[in-house]
Amino acid sequence: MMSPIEVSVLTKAAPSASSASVQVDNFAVLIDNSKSINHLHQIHAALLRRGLHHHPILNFKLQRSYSSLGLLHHTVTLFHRTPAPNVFLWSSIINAHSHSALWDCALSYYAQMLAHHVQPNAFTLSSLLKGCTLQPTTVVHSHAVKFGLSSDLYVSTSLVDAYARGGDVVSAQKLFDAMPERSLVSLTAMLTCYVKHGMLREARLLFEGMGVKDVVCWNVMIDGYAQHGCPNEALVLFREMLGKKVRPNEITVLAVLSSCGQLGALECGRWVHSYVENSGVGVGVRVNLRVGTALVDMYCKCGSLEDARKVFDGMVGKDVVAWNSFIMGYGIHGFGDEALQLFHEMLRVGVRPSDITFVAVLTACAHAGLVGKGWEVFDLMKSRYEMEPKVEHYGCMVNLLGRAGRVREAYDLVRSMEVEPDSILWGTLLWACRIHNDISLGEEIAEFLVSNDLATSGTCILLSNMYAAARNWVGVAKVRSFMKESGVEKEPGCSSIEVNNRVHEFLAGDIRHRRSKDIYSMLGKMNGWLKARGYTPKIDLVLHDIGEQQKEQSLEVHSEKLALAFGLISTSPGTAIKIVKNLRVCLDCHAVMKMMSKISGRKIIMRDRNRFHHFENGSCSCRDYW
DNA sequence: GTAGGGTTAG
Repeated sequence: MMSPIEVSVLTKAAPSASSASVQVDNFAVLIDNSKSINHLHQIHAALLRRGLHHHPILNFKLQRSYSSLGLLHHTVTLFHRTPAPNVFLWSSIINAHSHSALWDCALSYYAQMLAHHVQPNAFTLSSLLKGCTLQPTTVVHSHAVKFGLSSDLYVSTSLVDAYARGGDVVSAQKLFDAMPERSLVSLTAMLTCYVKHGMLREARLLFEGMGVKDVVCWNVMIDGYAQHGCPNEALVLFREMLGKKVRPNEITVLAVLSSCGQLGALECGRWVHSYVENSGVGVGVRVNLRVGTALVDMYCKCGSLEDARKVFDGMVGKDVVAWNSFIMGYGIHGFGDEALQLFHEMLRVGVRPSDITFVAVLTACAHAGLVGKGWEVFDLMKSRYEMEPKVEHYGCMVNLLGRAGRVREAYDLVRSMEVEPDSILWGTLLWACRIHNDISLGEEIAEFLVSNDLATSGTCILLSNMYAAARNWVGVAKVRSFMKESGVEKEPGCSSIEVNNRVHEFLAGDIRHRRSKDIYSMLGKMNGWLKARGYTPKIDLVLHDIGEQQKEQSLEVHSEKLALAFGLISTSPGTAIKIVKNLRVCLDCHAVMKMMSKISGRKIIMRDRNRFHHFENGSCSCRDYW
């Protein structure tokens, strides 16, 4: 419905007694308030009837409104019909293209503007910088200096942002340090720069020094932690944000859910879920697709497929990302058939799979040992969807074949593929060699890795474990000295467990925990129970060249065992214990978890780097392959 | 009459 003023402005045939400037003002208001394309077309028609379309302000506003409604081509047409556009119109057309991610066009309009001898102002440059890569940024920077705009707050903020995006932290820092004044936005631009480059200490220092903090800078800091392997810090900061009464938005929620997923913090994830539903953040008519997908992912990673299913079934208009998360969820839990079923359902409803879909389906096949199905899907990817398999897809196939004991076949596949193998793929193949005791192939691969400078701590330790299992101590010593010489360090194993909404982290031999004494006393009891049932520690897994007794002790304090001991003393009898480990679970710990699930009568659900293990009554859902 | 910082599955 049109308002009375609109009716009068749009329908009056001739200007009334009111002055022309009042009419222009009225049109300006109408354009600014127009919310639909139709509406804007009506106003545009009225302007044409009155010959007002060349009025500089109305023409400008019309162009801006068309582009903000997504009709860039209308804006472009009007722009090209404007004789001698002024700096406002040039800035606006540049901004319109920047907003549509048409960076090259924006740059080309800028070049044309200069060719027409129109001098840019601060608005022009900040619009232009939005999408500049490093090379044009340096050029625009020099223009800013030339036109005396380099100390403008908006221009310098945009420059900091542009250098940061281009990866030139030094220039970004230099500009930032030289800024005569800084706004919240410029501080956030620098904060983003630090975070993007993993400089979390610098970021935190800057963040703490910021007097006023809005939701954007909280998001940058929280997401920074979430994306750089510090999900616990992200959650702590999120709680602090709530305490400061800053209202989170959808972006906050996405970062926090990702953190919960990484930590396997189910209680915390559930809390965020109910927060989402009660606060209306990220909720349209129902939970929106992105938040929904993040919830599905979180629930899968926290071990609750039931909750993931509930969210997934309630989502409308599921896209490929949503399907992928759930397929992957089933996969890492070892439910291959369910993952395949989901995949076929997705194809049936007409969603086109992406390359990540195939990673998810093949991962699921690998974890469930579905060799035939895996090959079918791998072929389908090439034949029906005409996708070239990437190294990740080959990695899945190697995992699949390796698990099935077809290590040589896996090796042949690697040698026949056209893409360059990466260290993850080599690690997968080595893992298969280790599981199936193919030492000669393992050595061959390891030598290749060492001579090509591809050896990582993971591959070195696998090889050392293989030698140790074969009682080849010379081999073990060789690997050990290689690691020492080349500075390859073992990534420390870390296990975490969520109790009472807090995540507790343990490293091997950790004594920092408040209840450390109780934990070690439980550990002692566990060892008594285990030994009474005939458990012998798998000491050949220990890398170090130390005495047998010390090897036993070093195994006993593995991080996952500490987490289990803490779980046993701090949760109610009969409840499931959920542990998350950053590396793959070690063979000895896996055996201990199996036995302890029987001894304690508890379900133990452990997520390692690779997949979920559900330990129950003495056995594991992975059927001893992982 | 105009502009700058945060967004996704392995």
